[in-house]
Amino acid sequence: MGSETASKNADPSFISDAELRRGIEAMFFAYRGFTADPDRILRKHSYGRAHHRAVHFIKRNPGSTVNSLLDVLGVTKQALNRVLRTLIKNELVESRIGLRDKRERHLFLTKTGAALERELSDAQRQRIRNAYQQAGPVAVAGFHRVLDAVMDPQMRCHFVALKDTEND
Amino acid sequence: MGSETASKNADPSFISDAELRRGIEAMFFAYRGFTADPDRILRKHSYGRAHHRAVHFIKRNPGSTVNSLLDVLGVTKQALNRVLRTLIKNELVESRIGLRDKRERHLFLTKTGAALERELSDAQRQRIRNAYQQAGPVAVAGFHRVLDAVMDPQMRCHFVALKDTEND
DNA sequence: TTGGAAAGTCAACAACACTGACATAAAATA
DNA sequence: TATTTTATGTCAGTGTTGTTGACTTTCCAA
Repeated sequence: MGSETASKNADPSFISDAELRRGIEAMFFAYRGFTADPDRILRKHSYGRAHHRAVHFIKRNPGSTVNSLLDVLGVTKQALNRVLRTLIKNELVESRIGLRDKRERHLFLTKTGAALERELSDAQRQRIRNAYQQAGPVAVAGFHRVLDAVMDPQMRCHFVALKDTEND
Repeated sequence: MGSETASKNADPSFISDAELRRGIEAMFFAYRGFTADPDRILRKHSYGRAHHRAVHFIKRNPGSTVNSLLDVLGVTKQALNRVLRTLIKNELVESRIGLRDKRERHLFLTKTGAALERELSDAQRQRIRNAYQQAGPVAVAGFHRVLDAVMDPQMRCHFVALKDTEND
């Protein structure tokens, strides 16, 4: 790549705009692929991405309150409520009044809800699994390092709250 | 940490569901960060993400036709047309009738359009630049390997068609 | 000349986000 | 106890972005 000038190459931390643009477009196209399989499944069931996200995080953290879900998803309560109302009405999600604090509603997946979540995450995991296998473990580590740095710090706290009991 | 069984660890290509879920959530949170800065700028100008995408790809490929933009963006012509109409009306984009084929419209950014594009991409590049510097070049290479594998093949052709010679 | 591709337009609709206002119940606190 | 705050839910209105379907105009090419 002889397109870089000597002065630019002199700085080892220099990152060209072209490289950054490549990264930006990679994110754009990859995110489309990332959501493509779940989107297809959701259409079958007449749900949308918002339902997927709700179901995903309820599965990850069963019994979480509406407020904590709100924090993770980063939407307004009205937006989340519309989605939750449908999921509860269709008996995919169960809302239990808190024992300690009766204002809180604790959210759980029903059997049906868990089945949909599995269908969605199976498809999405399959794509990521293939990508990880193609790219290899070193690339996966790098992938995580970059995505971690791209996140907003507040999002990162939700993210690192993940169970790390797995080994990389 | 010890959560994997001996049989699982025996297969070097094994990837745990927990690790895949980590990747899925990393994509979700990172994409939110990725779009956060442009979204803020777009709000100031009363535009949306769709305008950003149109302006981005017109900047990347000046003179591209509506159809080629349609391919890259993966939306319907009606959805793109609504956005383009606004951009043309507000004189951010110029639509020139094709010389060879007069049905085609070739799209260019005006001075104002280029200014908005620069404002948007400067912000987005800054975030990616920071992330790249934090993560380091090896991580960046891995990041690209994984994103490449996550994309749909059709998207990948748009992506690899990038000019790597440019540096501004 | 006729078929079909490229582009644009109109209408209707849906998903998903937002704001603002308001209601209810329960916890926390003054 | 009285008041405030918190958690949740709901209603109404609005905006962006996407979709289908139907239709027109323009114009290249067989």
